Amino acid sequence: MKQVRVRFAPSPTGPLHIGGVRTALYNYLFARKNGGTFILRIEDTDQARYVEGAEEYIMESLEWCGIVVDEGIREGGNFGPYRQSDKKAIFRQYADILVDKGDAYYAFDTPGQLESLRSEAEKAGKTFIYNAEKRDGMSNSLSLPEAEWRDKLDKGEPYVIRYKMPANEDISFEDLIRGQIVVNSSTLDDKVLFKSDGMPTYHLAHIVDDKIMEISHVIRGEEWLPSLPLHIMLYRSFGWDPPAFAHLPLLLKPDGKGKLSKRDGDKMGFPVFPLFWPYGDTAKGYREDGYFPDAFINMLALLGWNPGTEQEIFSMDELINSFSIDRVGKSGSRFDPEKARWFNHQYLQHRSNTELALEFRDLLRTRGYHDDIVKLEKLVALVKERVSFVKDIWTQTDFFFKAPDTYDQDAVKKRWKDDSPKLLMELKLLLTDILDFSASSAEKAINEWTIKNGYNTGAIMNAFRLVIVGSLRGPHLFDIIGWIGKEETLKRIDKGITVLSKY
RNA sequence: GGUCCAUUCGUCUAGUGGCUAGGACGUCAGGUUUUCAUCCUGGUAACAGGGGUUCGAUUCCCCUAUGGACUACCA
Repeated sequence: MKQVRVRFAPSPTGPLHIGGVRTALYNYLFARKNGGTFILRIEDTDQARYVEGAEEYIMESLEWCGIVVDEGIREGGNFGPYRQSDKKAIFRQYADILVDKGDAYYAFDTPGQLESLRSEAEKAGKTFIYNAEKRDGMSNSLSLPEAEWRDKLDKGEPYVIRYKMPANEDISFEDLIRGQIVVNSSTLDDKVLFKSDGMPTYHLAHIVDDKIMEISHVIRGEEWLPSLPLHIMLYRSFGWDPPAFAHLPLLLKPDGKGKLSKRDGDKMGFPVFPLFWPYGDTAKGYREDGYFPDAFINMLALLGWNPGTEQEIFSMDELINSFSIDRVGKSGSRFDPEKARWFNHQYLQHRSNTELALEFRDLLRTRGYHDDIVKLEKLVALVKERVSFVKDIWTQTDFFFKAPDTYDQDAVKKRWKDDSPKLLMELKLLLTDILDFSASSAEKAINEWTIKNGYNTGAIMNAFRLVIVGSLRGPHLFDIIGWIGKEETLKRIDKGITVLSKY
């Protein structure tokens, strides 16, 4: 196989959708697996849709995901410029080559004229197609006398350059994922290659750019499949060998049907973008929602691809190692937020307590609590396995930092008995006398005390938990009191007895 | 409407003519946990339908249905 060079080529029109991230990921995995080069190219040939900040967002997103760009705007490279608007003149030259060859032509029809032809056709239940059948009736350098269209050109009338699609020809091509596909050119139209604003359209620009950049494999979304016949024809007209193509299946919304969109995320409460999008109509991101980038990537990689083994957890290196295009599925995948959560849980379990404690400390600070990192590490160890996100640590440990101000009613009803105050008073005296107030010594002392007096362990422990936590939840109770310390424990017993005895 | 693509448990998927159709998430049940969660064990659940081809089809072919993408001087 020739030198592998692949590109991810988004247009900077807004935040990068996770479908786009997956396309980038598969390109990246393919490049790394085959010792190739991963290129980031910005396709900004639509000046009207350009959005400030989108380029940076794209680069930052890839960086967060751990997708390393080899050639691009920031990285440089020998095949630049990597932003298409910086190559306007070059694209124009290639459009001219096609016109000179007779495979493309100038067209002067205005957008308004085309629009009315389309709506007329629609009224008649048909579709207007600018093709071999229709182009003679339109205003272009094929239908008009040469003197006339040259005159238009000289006078500076706006025009576009269209591809001259053959009238009736079977175009056959191969997709790495879908196999052979044949389309007849009669169903295709004379696509605009070069716009009146001096910019190429996607169709022309990406063909030329892929050629200049020596792209070996085009791995892109399924939405491009219908225009692949045109692209194949362009390669033919230029006399170039086309690269290999792989069209990735779409990412579908979790419920119902259709392509995953920003609206689905808003509606169902999960992000559709990797990072928070801070401009205009803002959108939340996986990073800010507390997902780990490696968990996010792991989840995304398995949406539409699988290695054929039963392995679920993959590091980026493992993904690179096992990736291959022919194990990419053909059908669209529905995105499942629940599974994304599960992946994060798995990854959190493998994070070190120190790392988690550091992250949790920042979060704690925003709530006005402080503790040294060693103590927080101990706390993290106590609740780690019950959480999926760092932010969950707080909801599992809030009572470590503050005494309960309310007591769960159902729990009180079930566990607060008439003799609870008396038992807890006894317990308090017992704890007061313990010098080494650690989880283990407190546990030992209390166990001996209950056995000696023949008390019901369950009744005591549940009432005890109630005054310490405020409800029936949380880690091993002795770990809790060991962490909050003797003084706080005694205070909470007092408070609990006072408040709950009034019930 | 036209063109193209797709179709295995609720979801992600394995499977390439002969299997009790496997795994993961979810869900349900039991166990562990003197609480809750975690965790462990087990269960539930699928080849869209109809024709072929074949000794035999989830697997190959055709049709239907359903879903999706595209159908701009957007990418």
